[in-house]
Amino acid sequence: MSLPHAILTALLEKPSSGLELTRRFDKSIGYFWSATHQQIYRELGRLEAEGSIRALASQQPARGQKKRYEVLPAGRAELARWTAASQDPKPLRDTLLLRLRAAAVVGTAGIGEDLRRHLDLHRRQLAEYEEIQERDFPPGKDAPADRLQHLVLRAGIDLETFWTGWLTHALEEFERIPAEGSTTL
Amino acid sequence: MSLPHAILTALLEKPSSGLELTRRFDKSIGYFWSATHQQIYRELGRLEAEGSIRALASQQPARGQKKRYEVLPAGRAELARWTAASQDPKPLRDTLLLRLRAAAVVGTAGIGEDLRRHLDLHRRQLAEYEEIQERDFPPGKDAPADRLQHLVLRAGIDLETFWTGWLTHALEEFERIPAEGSTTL
DNA sequence: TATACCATGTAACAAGTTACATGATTTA
DNA sequence: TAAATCATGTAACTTGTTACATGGTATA
Repeated sequence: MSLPHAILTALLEKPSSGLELTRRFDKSIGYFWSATHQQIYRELGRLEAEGSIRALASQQPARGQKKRYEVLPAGRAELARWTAASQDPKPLRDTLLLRLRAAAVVGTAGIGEDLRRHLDLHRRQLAEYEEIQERDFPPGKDAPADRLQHLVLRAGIDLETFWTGWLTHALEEFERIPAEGSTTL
Repeated sequence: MSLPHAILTALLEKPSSGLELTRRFDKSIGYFWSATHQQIYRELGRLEAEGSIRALASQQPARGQKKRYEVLPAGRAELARWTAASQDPKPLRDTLLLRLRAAAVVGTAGIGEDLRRHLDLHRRQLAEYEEIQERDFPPGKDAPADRLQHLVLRAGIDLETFWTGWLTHALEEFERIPAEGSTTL
């Protein structure tokens, strides 16, 4: 039950059409809550039906016509309620770790390469975050309103730092391990 | 498409019944791939139907009777194929970060408490992992077969270390921020 | 006037969640 | 023998994914 709230947040930051939201879910909010355009349109329909948002009255709702939405008071209230409510952290779900565990049984063939590929991807993501930090949060002048945004960005940076560190360590280990053969226990 | 492979891995490590698997998915494998008993029974049914696993012939398949499964060659082959195949890392999805972003718009009421609660939970998880490390991987004598298991555990430790660090930092920030009021932009 | 792209959708499916049902075994 | 618990399931629902459809607008 997070996608509607992600959309409400995005729309409060800036009223948008479905496609504009889709674009924003490819970066920005999408860095920690991604969604496809199909999900977004389905959810926009629901939110409009329940009275949380409405289409701005400018354009008529024809197919292929841009429709821009804004948040109604009910939507804002629901978002505030959800934000304040306590939630448990979701348990980790990571395929790469699962594959390593499987590799201990069926052999490590192919995984080393993929570790290197992941390391590269995480390095790129880290670089992207650091660029954003330099651009949007130059040292010394954090406006208090930006503190929360910066905090979120730092989570991203720290997380990618963890991954690059761990993957580097993992690759070192791999060079020391008996290697590719099927360690069929 | 990871649950079947998680189950195959668990069954290769040790043939088990549905409930035994459910227990193991609450710890061990469950630390990075959790599943409920409903998911597990459904998946066991599929895996058996497609010939990847079979019930050990000891007990007859009555309801409420323990049924223990083992992996067939087809299942092992499929697991090896999946393990070797390259996969993209899944984009991050985190509710807490989303809530912080929402809080920048609708106010930070209630979030501070939950940050503290999460910090506590992550500290406990970290302590649990470190206990396992001391027990199962005492320094100095890593058998090469255990290296992969240890690597996975270390990912868990590093990840929880990241969370506790970031949450501590976040709480410090929160004490400096204008506080609970609705920063309604 | 084709062709590409913009914008909004539909449909079918897969995976995960929540609530409940039922038979067998232990134990009070 | 009643209650609790073990063990295996069913059903309904929500969320996320993949593939495709359709109308409008720009441009070669």
